Amino acid sequence: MFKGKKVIEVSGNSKMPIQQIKDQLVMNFLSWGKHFLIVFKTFAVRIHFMLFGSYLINDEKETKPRLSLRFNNGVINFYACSVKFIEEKLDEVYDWSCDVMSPLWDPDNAKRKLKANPAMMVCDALLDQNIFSGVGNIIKNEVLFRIKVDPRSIISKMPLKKINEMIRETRKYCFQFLEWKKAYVLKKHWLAHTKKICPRDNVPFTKKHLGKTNRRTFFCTSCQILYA
DNA sequence: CCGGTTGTTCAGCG
DNA sequence: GCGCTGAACAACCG
Repeated sequence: MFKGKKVIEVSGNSKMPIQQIKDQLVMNFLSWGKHFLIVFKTFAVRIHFMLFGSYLINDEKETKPRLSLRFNNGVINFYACSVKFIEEKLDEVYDWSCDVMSPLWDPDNAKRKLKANPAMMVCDALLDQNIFSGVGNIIKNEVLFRIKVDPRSIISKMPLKKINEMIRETRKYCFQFLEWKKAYVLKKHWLAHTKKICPRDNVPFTKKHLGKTNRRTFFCTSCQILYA
């Protein structure tokens, strides 16, 4: 819709020098994991929606947009998001093969990166955007429950077969997540995230803040195996 | 009304 | 320079 179009007006409460965008042609829209990229000729604008961000096309909210781009055929408004400029070539900034949902996703590359981090806890590995770009905390909890792996497990102690299964199931679950999200039925399909009782063993889940980033982690010490 | 969070970055400290 | 912690951001839910 706006690809190839010229930005005729820029506004927003972003502290970045967004007026640079005025009169620029949109070359492309791309994504890398949780990053949404608006590509212009000599730079790109990186939008990260964080926890609460949103966007609207030809529509607006009560709150002021962080960034608003007007074209001759419509407008796009971004709210509560982080806006950054990328001056480097995108291929130098992004490893497209670690975007879990990209056609360029390379499971062997993920495996290599995991092997290079033998002491890592698996809950940190799944949240590492340089290994599994796009995976977040909900997906972390759900994938680990589905493959029956304790989040505190250490990468080097996990059987190669489990590593392979994790890489495979992570990508698969991300696509499933998107389908449920689009149908507004995501929450009801959670098996572990925010749950109190394990649906497999009917015992209480453990809830702990784990890993380098201390994120909420829900797991079952009965059916999820600890490799340590 | 308060506490918590699907996420990331940065300042400050040891 | 490092790793760690807490703050900041900001919208919505229970």
